[in-house]
Amino acid sequence: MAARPNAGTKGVPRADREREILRIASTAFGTDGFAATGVADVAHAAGISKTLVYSYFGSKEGLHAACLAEAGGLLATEIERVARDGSAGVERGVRTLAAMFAVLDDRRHVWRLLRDRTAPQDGPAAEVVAQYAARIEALAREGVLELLGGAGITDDLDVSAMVRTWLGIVDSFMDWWVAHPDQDAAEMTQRVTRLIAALVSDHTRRVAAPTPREQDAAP
Amino acid sequence: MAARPNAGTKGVPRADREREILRIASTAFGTDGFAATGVADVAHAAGISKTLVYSYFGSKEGLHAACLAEAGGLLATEIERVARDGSAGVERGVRTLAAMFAVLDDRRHVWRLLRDRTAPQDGPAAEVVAQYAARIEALAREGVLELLGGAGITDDLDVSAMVRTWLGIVDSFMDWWVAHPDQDAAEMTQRVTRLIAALVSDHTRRVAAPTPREQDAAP
DNA sequence: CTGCGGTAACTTACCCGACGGTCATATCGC
DNA sequence: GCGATATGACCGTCGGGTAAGTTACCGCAG
Repeated sequence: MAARPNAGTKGVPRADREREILRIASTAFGTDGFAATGVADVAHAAGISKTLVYSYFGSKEGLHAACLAEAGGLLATEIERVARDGSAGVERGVRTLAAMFAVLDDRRHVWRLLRDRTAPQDGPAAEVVAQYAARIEALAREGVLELLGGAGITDDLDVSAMVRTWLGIVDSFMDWWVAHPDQDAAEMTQRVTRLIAALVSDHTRRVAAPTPREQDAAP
Repeated sequence: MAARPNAGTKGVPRADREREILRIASTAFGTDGFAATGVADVAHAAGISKTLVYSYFGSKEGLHAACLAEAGGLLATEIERVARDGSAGVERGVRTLAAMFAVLDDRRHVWRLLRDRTAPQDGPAAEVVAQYAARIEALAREGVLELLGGAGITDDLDVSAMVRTWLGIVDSFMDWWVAHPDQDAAEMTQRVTRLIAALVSDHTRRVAAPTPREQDAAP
């Protein structure tokens, strides 16, 4: 459709076209994962030839790195902003989620870009993502330390497990949001606030250690 | 080593060999994901040829389906057992986690088998996994309904988001466990109990809705 | 016991489609 | 005409899947 063969689409400035490719590639990488996304697919979706993508970004990894740099900068900046506003504990978590919903309302797939297990574990792109992931995780750790410190927990392993869990909670809400496109950022914020409040004040029972009998299960 | 060329390893009964292949394949699928796992890799790890794997399981999907059937049966059975013991709310969640730690102590990768996004979304194997995933999710929903019901929340979307979140929490603990092989099931159970107790009784502040200013962020 | 054919287990060597990546060529603005 | 921009056609590799051949075991006739 767009792009009759060799029409010479020079009218479109290169920078704009790069941004569009980046947007499409981010969506694809974030939706299907790095491994399952083909450069040809991205090019086709952008109405452009595969070769042109390579001339812009050098390689599949280069394209991926560009997407990650954009996504990582966006998210890390925003999370750092919330970190400075002085909230703490569970409230800080909710505020962080709210900020991310606001920023990602029209690019919900972006969160998954930084947490894609199919992405290569080394190479230049991996270093980019590792850097941003480290920043984000450091902020998460900060929040978790406050939260657990209030409960008298300072053990390193406890903290690292809780950080992992917090990131998993964010993952889950993002996944749910992607699966419910009609929900806007404000609705999500309210929902998350409501749910976390309900979780924090469990009305059912006290938490008790499970019976030791739980250990000898397994048929 | 084993298997000098065409040594005729008939001494090993077929059923045992199938079980061994299944064990190795489960580890591989659970660790690297369906897409990133090659049949040749599995065969090599089992000390046999790729063709033999095909003669046993028909296809890569067939092998995958066999792994999933085993894993799904194990997990669904165990979760259902806990569901019948009468606990509720957060306590039921902790008990479920404890049971899963006990069952999966020496096969920690198995949980990820059922939650692999790189697995094909249709085909016979997908139906197997969908069935078990549905059973597990139904039980999770049951628990979430109790928990949220106690807080006066019955909205369907709230429930579905909370189910997703709970599964994400399980994912996170399992991931952390895989990354910390020295931790045994009993230690994990204690840790999870401690962490969830800390989360549920937040000592820092009340949860409050974030300021509306949070909405107009994004540089 | 020995030789022999049948069969099940197993492997080597190959096919083929998909995908990352490259090159010669064609078009457009100036 | 020239340089920048863009492309269709092509290559190498990798991985799922298959065909044909090889080995080992078993029952049995002599």
